[in-house]
Amino acid sequence: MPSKALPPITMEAVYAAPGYLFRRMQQIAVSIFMEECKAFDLTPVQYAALIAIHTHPGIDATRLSAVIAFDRSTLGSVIERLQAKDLVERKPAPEDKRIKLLYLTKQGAVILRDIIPVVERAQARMLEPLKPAERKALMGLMTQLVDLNNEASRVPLRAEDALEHLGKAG
Amino acid sequence: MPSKALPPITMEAVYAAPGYLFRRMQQIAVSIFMEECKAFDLTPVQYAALIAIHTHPGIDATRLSAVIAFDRSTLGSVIERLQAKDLVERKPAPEDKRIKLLYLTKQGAVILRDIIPVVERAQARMLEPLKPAERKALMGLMTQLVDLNNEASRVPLRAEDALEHLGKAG
DNA sequence: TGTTGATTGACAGTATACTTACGATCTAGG
DNA sequence: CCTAGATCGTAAGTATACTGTCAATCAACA
Repeated sequence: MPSKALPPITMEAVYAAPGYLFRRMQQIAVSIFMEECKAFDLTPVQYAALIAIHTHPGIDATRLSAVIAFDRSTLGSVIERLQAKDLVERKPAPEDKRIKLLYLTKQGAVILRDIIPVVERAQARMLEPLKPAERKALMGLMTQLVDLNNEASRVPLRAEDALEHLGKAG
Repeated sequence: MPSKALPPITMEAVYAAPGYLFRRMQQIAVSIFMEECKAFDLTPVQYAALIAIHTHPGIDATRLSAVIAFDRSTLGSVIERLQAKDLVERKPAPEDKRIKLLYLTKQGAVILRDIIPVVERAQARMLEPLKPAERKALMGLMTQLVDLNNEASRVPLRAEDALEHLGKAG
C-alpha cells in the first residue's frame, strides 16, 4: 500500500506550531517588561529573584533556583548582578559552611515596592490585545499546561518542597 | 480619603502572572524539543532557520531574521554553526556585495526531511497534558495574541514584507 | 568513627537574545 | 556625478539558560 504523502514544508506550519508561539510570546513579554521597567534597570528574572528573596528571607541559591524555576548555574551571575547593584546581600550560614543566605537590602526592598505597580502594568499590557474573557481563558490554560508539564524541564525541586527546611508555611 | 491597600507580595502572584507563565512554558518547550531532537543536534532556532532557508532559497541573513522573528545580530552565529555542520552554505550575491545568500546543502535538506516528524512529535508533547478542545483553544488564543502584539518586540520587518524582493508569493 | 554519598556554590563551555556601533556598500537627491 | 542616508554583515558587550564538572562540606551508615 502507498505510504502517506508528506505534508508540504511551509513557514505557515512553523508559525502555527506551539514551540514557535511560545518562543515568540516570551520575546514579546520580555520586551514589554523591559520597556515598562527601563527606569529600574531590572530584568524579569532579577525581579522574580527579588520577590522570592523578599518572600523567603534567608533562602539559599539552590532553593531560590527552585522557587523561581531558574537554572542553578545561571542564578549565580544573577545574584552577583543584584549584589553589585546593592539590592541583595549574602551572609554565610553559621550552621552550614557551604551555604550563603540571601537577604534584600533596604534599597532592594524600596526598589521592589516601587517596581511592583509598574510590573503589573507590563503584565496587563501583554494580554491587552485580548478581550477580558479571552485573557482569563488563556491564563487558565497556560497555568494548567505549565503545571502539568512541570517535570518536563529540569527544575530540581517543586517550589513547595524546596522550602520545607525553612519552616515556612507560605 | 484613604489610599487603596497594596496587595500582599507573594510568589503565588508571580506564578499567576502572564510573564512568568510565558517564560516557564518557553523553558518547557525548549526542553521537550531538545530531548526529542537529541540525535540531530539541532536547536529550535536552528530548525526554524533550516525551514526558512528551505522555503526561501537564496534569502539573506537580514530577511531571514525577519521571517523567523530572530534578532539579526544573533543570527550570524546561528548561521555559522549551521555552516560548521555543513547544513547551510553562503554565496556572495553578484549584484550586491554586502549580501550573502543562504542555501541548504544536500545534507541540510536530508536532515530537515528526517527531523520534521520528530519535531511534530515534540510539538504534540508540549500540548499533550491538555484535552484536544483545550489545545485548540490555547493555540487560537496564542496565535491571536502573538499576532496582535507583533510590534511589541523588535522585529524589523513583517515576514511577508521581508520577502517582497524575492518575487515569491509564498 | 571513618568513609561513602549527597549537597552547595563556583566555574567552563555552548547557545540564545538583545543593544549599540562600525566599515563596506548601495541608492537617491541634488 | 557625487554625496547623504539607508542597509548589509559583523562585532563587542550584557544577560539569560542550559550542560557538565569540581572542591568543599555535610550527613548518614557500617
